[in-house]
Amino acid sequence: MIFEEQLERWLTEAFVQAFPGEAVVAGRIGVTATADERNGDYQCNAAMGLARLLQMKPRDIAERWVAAAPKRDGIEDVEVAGPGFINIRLTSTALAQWLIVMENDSTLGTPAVGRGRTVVLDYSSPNVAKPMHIGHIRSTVIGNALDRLHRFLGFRVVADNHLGDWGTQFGLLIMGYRHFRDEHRLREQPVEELERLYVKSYERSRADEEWLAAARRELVKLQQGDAENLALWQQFIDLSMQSFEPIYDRLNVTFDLARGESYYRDQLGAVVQLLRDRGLAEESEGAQVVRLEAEGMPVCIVQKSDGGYNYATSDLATIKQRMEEFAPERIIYVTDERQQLHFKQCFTIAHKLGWAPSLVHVWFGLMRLPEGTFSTREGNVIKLERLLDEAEARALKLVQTASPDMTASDQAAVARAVGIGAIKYADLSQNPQSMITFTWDKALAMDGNSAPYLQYACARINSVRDKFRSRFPDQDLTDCPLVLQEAVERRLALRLTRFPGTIMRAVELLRPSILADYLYDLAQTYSSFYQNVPFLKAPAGVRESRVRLGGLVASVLRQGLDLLGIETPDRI
RNA sequence: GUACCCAUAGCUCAAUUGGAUAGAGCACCUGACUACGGAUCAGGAGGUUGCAGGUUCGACUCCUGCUGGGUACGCCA
Repeated sequence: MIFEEQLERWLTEAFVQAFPGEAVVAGRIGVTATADERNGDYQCNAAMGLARLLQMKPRDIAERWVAAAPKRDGIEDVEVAGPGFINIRLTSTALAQWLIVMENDSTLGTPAVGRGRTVVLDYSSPNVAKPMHIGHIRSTVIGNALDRLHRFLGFRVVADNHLGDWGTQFGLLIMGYRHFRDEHRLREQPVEELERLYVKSYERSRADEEWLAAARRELVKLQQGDAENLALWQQFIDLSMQSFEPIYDRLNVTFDLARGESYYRDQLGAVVQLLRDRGLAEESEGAQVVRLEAEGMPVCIVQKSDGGYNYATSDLATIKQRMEEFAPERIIYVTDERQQLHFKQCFTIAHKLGWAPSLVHVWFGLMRLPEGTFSTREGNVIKLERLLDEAEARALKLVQTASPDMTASDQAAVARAVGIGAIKYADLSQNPQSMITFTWDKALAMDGNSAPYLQYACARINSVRDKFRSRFPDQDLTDCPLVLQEAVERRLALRLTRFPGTIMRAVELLRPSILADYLYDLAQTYSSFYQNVPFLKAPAGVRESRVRLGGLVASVLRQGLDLLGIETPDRI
């Protein structure tokens, strides 16, 4: 049970004491961290919400409530304030005890609430035959953080890269490949060449109906299993995967599965049949559609009039397969906002079919350039590879000036962690549901609220720790009590205790930014601590306590950054 | 036309899902001791939360109507 839950249980007991007949509401009593430390450490706002139910003034409820509270170790002070806030101040001893619990726990006090539960995470999902560009980074980075957060809570996670590897574009691509390919370019930059071939073929198809018809024929051949086209298609996939791998590698992202849409292609007919059998799908203008007017949505086409299948069908087949194979309680999709309607339709149909998993779409706003939308046609696409290169190059310059004595290979490793971390953090530290205008300076910020700020805080802690060890080699810190005397020490301890609750909230709301905000706040508090009190020159006792506290901050920062997919080098 | 999303300091974003005096970073202005890493810290200035109503003890948050921007909407994925 985490710290907040202990307080909630205590308040609930008190409430039952004070209002014996009203136990019904006891489940809804929660505490939150105070925004302003003058109001204590935690606050409970339940009294105001209960005023109507209890027919009493909130202030009176709170006072009676507090008066009935049983004695409890660890609580310094409880008081009623304002309209009926209950403010709780903890003793330093209680904070210190909880810190020691965290210190001795491999998950820093976070309970394994996900044990025995399964979630499927569908994220990244780039299209075959197109290079990954900056528009792909958000799904990849947010999805991966959700993946890590769930695993940390003990969930079994099935991370699936649902590649766009099937569909009508392959007819055009095959035509482009046959007629326009440049062998040299194909060897040097295969995916860029494939994209060029597709674009060229697409443009030709708009002016040349015969070309378009030929592309359709190639697509039909592919779908019917024509050996030659199948081999070409497989080659496109292989080339694309080879180009994605180094990027995933640099981003430190791994999947359990990479099942593209093609994986489900033999199940699509059965899905449409199922929808017909259940009376959900019907014929309309030669196509099979599911009507969703009653749900306030437009119709969803599940089979085209030419017999081909759509995206919705594919996603339904995917849900079915995942249910049967993994029995997840939840499937989470991380994509951009344009797919909101699509998923709403899919989820609605899945529910109509009685499918059990909770289906959640975590969406994020599109990325744009200051000059407007980017598009392949206009050639203003920024490739992901270039973004990562640029980030590492900028970080390397910083490392070289800050740590000139480091070996070149260490500098490169640190630059990688700092540069990639900066990019990931830029995406993870904000609520994703707004459009992002990409600028180099924003994506690669290395000061203020940024990953390097957090990494820097860790490096300073490590440095203090090492100096302490060399000066006091025999001192075992775990034997030294934590003393939380200074206001900033207490503040820091309080922040630390909030780690488990923060993780749980981030997972509950599927928002890694909650964790990022917390880590930044913690690092800021630490930096203030670091800058304003002495460590190694402090008196014995206080000195050990401070170094030990710093160690715990480092553990939390390192763990938290790891959950965001960001590395923490020992020095930067 | 219909639906969904967004709008907070000059800029980029927070605000514990209805809580206390709306907080950070960037940029700007002042300061910081050989001491442990200045990628930092202490402070200053910067706000009618797009507009108008409503709901209640209490609204950036919920409801209604506007304005401006984005996205999607029967044979793409």
